[in-house]
Amino acid sequence: MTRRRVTIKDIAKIAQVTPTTVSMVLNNRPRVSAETRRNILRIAHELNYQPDFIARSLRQKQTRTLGLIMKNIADPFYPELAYGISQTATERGYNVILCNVGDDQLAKNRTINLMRSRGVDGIISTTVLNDDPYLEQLVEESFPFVATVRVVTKSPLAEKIDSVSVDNWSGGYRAVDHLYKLGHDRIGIVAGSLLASTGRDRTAGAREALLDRRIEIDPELIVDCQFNSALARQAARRLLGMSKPPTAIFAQDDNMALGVREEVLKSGRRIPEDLALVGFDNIDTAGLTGIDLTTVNQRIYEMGARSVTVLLDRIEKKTLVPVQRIILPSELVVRKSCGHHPRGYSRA
Amino acid sequence: MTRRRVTIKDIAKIAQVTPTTVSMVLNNRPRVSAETRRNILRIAHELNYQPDFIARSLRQKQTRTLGLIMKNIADPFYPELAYGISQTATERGYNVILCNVGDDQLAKNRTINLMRSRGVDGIISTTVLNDDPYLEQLVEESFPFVATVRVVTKSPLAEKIDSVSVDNWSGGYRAVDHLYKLGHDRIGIVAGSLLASTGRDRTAGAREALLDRRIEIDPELIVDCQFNSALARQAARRLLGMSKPPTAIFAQDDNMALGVREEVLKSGRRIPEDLALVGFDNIDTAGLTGIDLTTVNQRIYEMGARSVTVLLDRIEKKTLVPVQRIILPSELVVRKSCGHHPRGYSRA
DNA sequence: ATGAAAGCGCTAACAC
DNA sequence: GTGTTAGCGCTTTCAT
Repeated sequence: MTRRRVTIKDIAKIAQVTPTTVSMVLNNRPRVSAETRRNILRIAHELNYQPDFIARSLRQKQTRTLGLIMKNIADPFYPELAYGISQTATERGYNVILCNVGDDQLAKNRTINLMRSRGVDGIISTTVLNDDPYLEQLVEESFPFVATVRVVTKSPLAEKIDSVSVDNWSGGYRAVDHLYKLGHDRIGIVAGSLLASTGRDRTAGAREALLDRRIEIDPELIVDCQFNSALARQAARRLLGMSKPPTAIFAQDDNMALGVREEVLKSGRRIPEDLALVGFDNIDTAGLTGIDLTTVNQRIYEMGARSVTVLLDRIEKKTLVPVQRIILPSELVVRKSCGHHPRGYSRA
Repeated sequence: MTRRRVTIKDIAKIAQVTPTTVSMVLNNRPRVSAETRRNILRIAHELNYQPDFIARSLRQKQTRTLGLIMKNIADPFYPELAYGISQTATERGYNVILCNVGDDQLAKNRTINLMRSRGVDGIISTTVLNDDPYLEQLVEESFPFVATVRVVTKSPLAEKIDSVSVDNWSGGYRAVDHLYKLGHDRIGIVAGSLLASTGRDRTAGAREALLDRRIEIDPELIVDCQFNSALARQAARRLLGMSKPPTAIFAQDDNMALGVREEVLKSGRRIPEDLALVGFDNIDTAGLTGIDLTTVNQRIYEMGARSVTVLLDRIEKKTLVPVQRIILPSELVVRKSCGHHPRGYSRA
């Protein structure tokens, strides 16, 4: 019934050679006679031999497996990222172990350890925070690790950790500047967590835009709420309930923007006539007719793909390659959720 | 620099015992004196010992890893499923290797083999087709495997393969019956692949509803197009261009429905006034204001979670447990995309 | 061009 | 209670 799988020993016996020779053939090593090689290959094929990666891994100290740590694959930003990562890894002969850790800091630490116990060759994480305790050790051991989406911004660690992210600062700037040019002076910001580099940078960019335009920054208008739709809706309710509510809102990701949108519509306001809305990410839903969300585009698949190539550079070339900190461009995608001025922008 | 990781040998040496004893302690085996135990635990902790899963796996012939094969994690139906699977697996102490295989039959076969080579304890696949060549062997070797979403329907294999799916037939029936009751007689069906059990069952249910209502089935109105948004849009164009176009369309998943929706709106028609639309899945986007897609709900997270428990039953109890073929209920979620009759349904 | 021997880190069967 | 021995399947010197 549960017949033992065929091993190189079995092949060796039949081919009348040693396991060593079989191993060499199966690994395309030279210095084996063409005939022996052909013979062994034939037998392996006949027996439907499948190599045992576990045994090989134990010996070689590498598993051709990558760990992927993310907040929540069900959050609409991440599937495309995971797809880019998974596809690129597959192309390069690696597999991916997926773990969701939510916002649980302990789970994050545990997962890092677990993955290392499992011998992953490297880790990609989208949940890095500046003060994450495991980072120091990872760097010290020069364990292959890339921070993507969220990155480390604090020296001296920042300079030592490979990363791939988008230009969040410019994205935030563009989003708010767009609103300004359309005539808005009271702009609400539904901000992602300030603990995350994404939230910090998008907010910083947004503030700078305000500053450049000499618009006073009303702290009441900036509400921190993690990258979370439910909290975003709560924030929207608060903003809409103000005595002098904003005429425009920048929500720092599309998922939050969609939550804000629901609250705005529920309050009887129209978008964009009564309130302009900008998001961030450009997930597919943003482009649907009737949603038409103006947003900041990220090349999500590419971010995933690049994360893998950066990680594999590190894994395969080790310390020979300098730290890579890739920042992909962000760009504003104008749809209808902010309205538009008949003669283009109302302000230059 | 690249300091060797600490092993049970290191601990054994310091504790003046053998690796065996250390192993027993670390695995909470009895028959070790309390003192030795405490001592070993202390040392392990001090050295920050991390077990090597690879070595353990080689020995025990189990990896506590599950393989997950899906079409495409970026397709909006799958993230929630993957989430349910990943979370449940984690809770039970398993990790998940994720692979996307698209519609590439060869990739599917290769992935199965690869995962088995990697020693996964079991596999969950959402891409099973009746004639998949690997199924026979999996069953014969009683390798733990569960088909989810799409299942095997052909005897005698069907009875031998664990599966978790939704009641697609009833879902299809309900979708079309709903349209009938609202007064529609010409109902277009944008069908998922007939190779997949989902597509077959949803179509069969839909046809039965038509039959029950004595509505003639116009084959022109049923167009097969895989579960794919681009093809769905193409199908929609075809249906809308007919000399006698349908007044309602049942698209067999929400992603397709959203594609159809775009085409319908682009053609200048309104939903639901000019054309009623029903989807399937109830992904988050379907519920957004302005989309308001009437659809058939699936408990996606639960489907993922159940897939794992079924698989683990098989892995941990082997042949002692009978084949489980779980079918979760589907239910119609009525929103606005089909309109409604002022006095409820116009037909009973 | 092939083989012998050792060992990756861990666990399991069996002694004592 | 603890140790001895063996071995999972593979790769890697080092011989020959």
